[in-house]
Amino acid sequence: MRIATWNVNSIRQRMDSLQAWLKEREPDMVCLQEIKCTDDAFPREPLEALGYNVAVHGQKTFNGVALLSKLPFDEVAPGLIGDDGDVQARFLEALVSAKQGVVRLVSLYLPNGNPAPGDKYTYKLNWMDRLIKFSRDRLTLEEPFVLAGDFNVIPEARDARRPESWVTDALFLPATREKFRALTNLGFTDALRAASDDAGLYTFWDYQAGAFQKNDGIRIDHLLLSPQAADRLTDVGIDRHVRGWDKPSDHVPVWVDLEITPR
DNA sequence: ATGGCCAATATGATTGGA
Repeated sequence: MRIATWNVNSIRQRMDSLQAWLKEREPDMVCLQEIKCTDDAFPREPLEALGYNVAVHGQKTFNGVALLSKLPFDEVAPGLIGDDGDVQARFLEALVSAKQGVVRLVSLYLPNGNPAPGDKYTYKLNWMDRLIKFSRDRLTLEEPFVLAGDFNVIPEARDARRPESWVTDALFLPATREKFRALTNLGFTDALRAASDDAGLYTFWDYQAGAFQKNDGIRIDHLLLSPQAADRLTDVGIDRHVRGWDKPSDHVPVWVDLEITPR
């Protein structure tokens, strides 16, 4: 089973690229972020025509997450626990049944948090605390569970081409990285780091200043695997070439192969 | 030279992104 995550930066602007990439990579499940549209405006039909079930948690203008799955959804649940007043669409959980049993998947868009300090950074740190609580609960289920998305966290200096330029940024501040470690220390495996310790592996390049051409990037899109998912990990990749396509998102897809038979 | 972009919005200046 192949599971991918991609911050598309507007689903409606990215449909040509998304369809081309789906045909090329053939993922079984896809986590999408920053769809930037309401549920009603999400272009379901062309994706269903490619064999995907579609679940959407959107909002007008900003944010918005979605899930695509070749397997039918047994359950879908929008929203992260811990703050009933949070109206930002950043979290969508789903359960599917594969041949070996259930697979739990989350598509998340963790808040950017800039400028820091400030209200937005406080929201980010609180959101991370809520994510830790959610994850601690779900990990007790001992299922193959994948927490995937745009975490807006640069975990370590080797995850940025120019770490010195990020030291006061909400994506790389010590408190941000500390909370990310608290999350992974619950027992998750960072799929990309299970396969490679190399520097220079990035998932985002700014649109400005020729960042992609200079490989001036950061690694902020992650797939975190529960122990039961990590046991089945066979391959992981970053589809860097997609950043060179026409009208690219500033993020590229990241994917894992798990030794789980879809059906 | 230390800059250069992109998306959405009752849409053409502002906000947010990272």
